[in-house]
Amino acid sequence: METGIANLLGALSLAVMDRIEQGAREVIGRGGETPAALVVIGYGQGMTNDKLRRILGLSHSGTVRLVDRLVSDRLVERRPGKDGREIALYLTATGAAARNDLMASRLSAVASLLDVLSPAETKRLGTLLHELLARQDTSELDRFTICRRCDDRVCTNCPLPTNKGKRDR
Amino acid sequence: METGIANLLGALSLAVMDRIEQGAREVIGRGGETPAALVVIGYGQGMTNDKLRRILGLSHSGTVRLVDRLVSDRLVERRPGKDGREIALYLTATGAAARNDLMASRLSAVASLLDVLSPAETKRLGTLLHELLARQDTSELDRFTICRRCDDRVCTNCPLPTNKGKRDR
DNA sequence: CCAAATATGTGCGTAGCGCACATATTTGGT
DNA sequence: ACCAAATATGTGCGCTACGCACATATTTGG
Repeated sequence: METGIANLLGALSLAVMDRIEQGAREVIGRGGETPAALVVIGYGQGMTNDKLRRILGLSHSGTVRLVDRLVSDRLVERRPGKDGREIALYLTATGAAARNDLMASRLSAVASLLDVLSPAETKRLGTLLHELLARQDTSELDRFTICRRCDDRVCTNCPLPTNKGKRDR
Repeated sequence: METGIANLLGALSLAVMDRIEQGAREVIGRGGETPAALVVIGYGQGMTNDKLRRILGLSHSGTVRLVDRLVSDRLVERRPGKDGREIALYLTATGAAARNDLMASRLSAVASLLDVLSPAETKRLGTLLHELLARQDTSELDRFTICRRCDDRVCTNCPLPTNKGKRDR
C-alpha cells in the first residue's frame, strides 16, 4: 500500500530529525531554528535579517531575537549592510567552527541510521532520494528552506530545482 | 559519496517533518510533543504518565503539563489507574477524532512529497525504507519513540525490531 | 518632496519544557 | 508487621523560543 510507505518515510524522518536535533543541542546548546540559522548565515556572506526570516519561516521579531542569541553566544556579528536599513550577518571564527561541528554532527546522526544498508542499497536509496528531491516543485526560497541545515561541504550539485513561478512569464 | 546521500536524507527528513508539524498545528493548534502524545495515548488504553514520558523523551514535569494541556483541550481524560499511584490516560471522543485527523494530515503531508515518484520507484523506496528500519538495533522503548506519530491504521507489521538488550541473558 | 515600501528593533505575552521539591502509593527486606 | 526504598504523580519556579503589535530608520517611486 502506498500509504504504508508514506508512514515508513514519516517514521524514518522523525527518527532522523530526533537525532539531528539532539546532536545540535549538544554542539551549540540551542534548539529550534537556531542551528539552522547558523548554517544559513554561513552560506553567504552578508545574510540579512529579513532573508533569514523568510528562509527559517519565523516571524520578524522571532528572527531578531534569534540573532540576538547568536550574537550573545559570540557566534555571529551584526555589521552594517549595503543598504542603510539592512544589517549584514557574519559568522565569527567561533561561529564558523560551531557551524562545522553542527554539520558534522548532523551527517553523523544520519549516517548512524543509514549504515545498516549495504553499499549497493545505499546507492539505490541515494538515486531515489535524488530523484524525489529533483522533482519537487520548489521556488528558490523553498530550496533554501529545505536546505537550511545542509552541509555545503558535501552537497555539491543540489538536486532541488529553483524555478517555481518563474515559468510562463 | 556516502555522506552526500546522508545529506540528502537529512534534507528530505527536514522537509517531511516541517510539513507534518505544520499540519499538526493546524489540526490541534499545538506543537512540540503534544501531537505525538495524542497518537501514543490512542495506541493502548490505559497509558500512564510515566510510560508516556519515556516514549516522548520528555521530563516528568513536562509530561504532566503536556497532559494538562490535552485535558484542558478536552482531548484526553485522566482516570484512576490499576495501581493506586498510576493514572490511566484515555482519549475522549473529540480526542479520538483529532487523533485521526492528525494521522491523516501526516500521511497527506508525506504523500505530497512522495507522489512525484512513479509507482515502481515508490515500491523500490518502500523496500529500502523497510530494510533500513528493520535492521536498526532498537529496544521496545526505541520502537515506541520512533513510532510515536505512526498511523496504526496503515502500519500493519511494523518493521522495527524490539529485542535490543534482550539477547545474551 | 513626501507617502509607501522596506528593514530592523522593542514591549509584552504565550507555549513548551526542565529542575528541584513535595506527596501518595507500593514493594521488599527483616 | 514494619519501615526504608522504589515508583508514580503533581507543583513552584524559571528559561528558551517564539508571535503580535508597535516604534523607528532608511529607501523608493510617483
